[in-house]
Amino acid sequence: MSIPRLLVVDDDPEMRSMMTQLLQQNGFIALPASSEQEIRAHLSAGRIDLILLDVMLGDENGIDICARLRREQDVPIILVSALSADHQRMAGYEVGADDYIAKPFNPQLMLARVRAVMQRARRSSSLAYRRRTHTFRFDGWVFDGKRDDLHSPEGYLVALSQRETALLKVLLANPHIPLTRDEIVAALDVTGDSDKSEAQGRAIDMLVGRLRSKIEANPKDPQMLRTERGVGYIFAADISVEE
Amino acid sequence: MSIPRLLVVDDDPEMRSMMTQLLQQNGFIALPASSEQEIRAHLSAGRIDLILLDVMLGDENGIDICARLRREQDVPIILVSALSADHQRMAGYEVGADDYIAKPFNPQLMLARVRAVMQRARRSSSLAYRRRTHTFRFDGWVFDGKRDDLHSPEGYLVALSQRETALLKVLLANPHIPLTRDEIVAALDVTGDSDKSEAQGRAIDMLVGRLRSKIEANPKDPQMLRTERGVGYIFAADISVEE
DNA sequence: ATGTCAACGTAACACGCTGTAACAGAAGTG
DNA sequence: CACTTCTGTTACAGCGTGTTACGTTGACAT
Repeated sequence: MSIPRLLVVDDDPEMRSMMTQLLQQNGFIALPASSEQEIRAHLSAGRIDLILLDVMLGDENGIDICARLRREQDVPIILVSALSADHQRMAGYEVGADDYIAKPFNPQLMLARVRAVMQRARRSSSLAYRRRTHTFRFDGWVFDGKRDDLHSPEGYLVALSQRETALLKVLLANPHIPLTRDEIVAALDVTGDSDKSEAQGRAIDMLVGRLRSKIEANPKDPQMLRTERGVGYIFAADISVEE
Repeated sequence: MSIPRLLVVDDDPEMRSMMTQLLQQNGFIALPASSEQEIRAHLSAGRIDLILLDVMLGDENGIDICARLRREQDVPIILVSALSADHQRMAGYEVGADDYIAKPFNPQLMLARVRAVMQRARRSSSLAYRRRTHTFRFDGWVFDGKRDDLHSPEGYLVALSQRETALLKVLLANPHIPLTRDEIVAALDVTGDSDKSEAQGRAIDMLVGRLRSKIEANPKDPQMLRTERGVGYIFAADISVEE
């Protein structure tokens, strides 16, 4: 892993240089900035591992900037502010900040919190965010998310119905996570009408059974699409994703 | 996405129930625990999304527990403590905690910080959620944690029910440690309803009996799954773990 | 030893959950 | 329209799991 590159955003030059110096002395690369425009320039120019963002930036507002950035990017953000009241902190967390540090702060503690957030981000980002149109492989099967069929380990092409395909996508997007019938219904329901979740009956069970009969070597003893008695279903195969 | 499952670890029953209630009322599943042993039982039995860990736990120490857990697992951990001095906070971050909340805390702010840590962790894919599925060997038996069966010393394949598998995992995670029925119930409990521990009756005894009948050469005189009269059960076989 | 009593093992039972065959609409296709 | 395919419903059988009841075991006091 290369040296972490941090963005220090503060409109007070003295504070800015104090923080960048502190970070540089502790093994980070610290890039100064003082406006949203500069932040965006840095983000598009090169890799940024974490942003230390002051809340009060003259005529700009760190909270709003954070909210906007979060909508577009996954970059870790730590808000820094002299506003330390609980409701102000909560506003920060609400717009997706990873931490909120009150000024004045203990430099060593700030470093520790920076490291903590980066550690968590690094562990998390090790796998790319999973989209449903990618190609999935599991247990010899190949599933191209764009098509309503999949390739068996033996090379046959197995046709799936529309609804079976949708179920498979839900399962592949939530591997190793037990899904209740309600959750599956909600995920399959494109309209958002949650009212009809009552009228589902045993439809999900049937759907699961039919998918099993197509992809399980022995549908009586399913290895991938398993039942969690009293809960729902869980996809228990190792999955790799491409593209 | 299924409901987040949190572990609330505190030795003060009042604080513990306050926190679990608060979390439950806000859409989380909160499982109470009060010792490292209980934490490990929960971790081995089911998915845990985040641990709220008190630092002062009677004779145990949350910092040490956090350090040990971090070495083995990737589960997000938030330390909670009345010790709020900077050097104490830093000790927490140093052992890999994701956040450090001082007691007393603002409930809403705590919720916000829990959400922030989980959000960051959740961008990860299944990796964080994937159960540890080691292969265990004991007394000639081979148990692949991914499957609901195990290989006998003679080479037969013995099928286990899901609940029997869960019990076996709890036992294997706590070898040579006597487990009370309550502890086993807590470890097996997936719902988070800690109230119904009363209504368990003799279910655990039956479960143990059924597992014995499958894996003990002479179920009348169990060698591995032994009874600790007046206490509970203890797994007394030598275990080796792989992978 | 012997009696007492609580803890434990387990057979028998009850109940709810799940798998699936059979059927019935619904929706497309010619 | 006839025909096929997909999808949800119903009914029933089988299985997993908790409860009860009763016999047995073990600890302890006398």
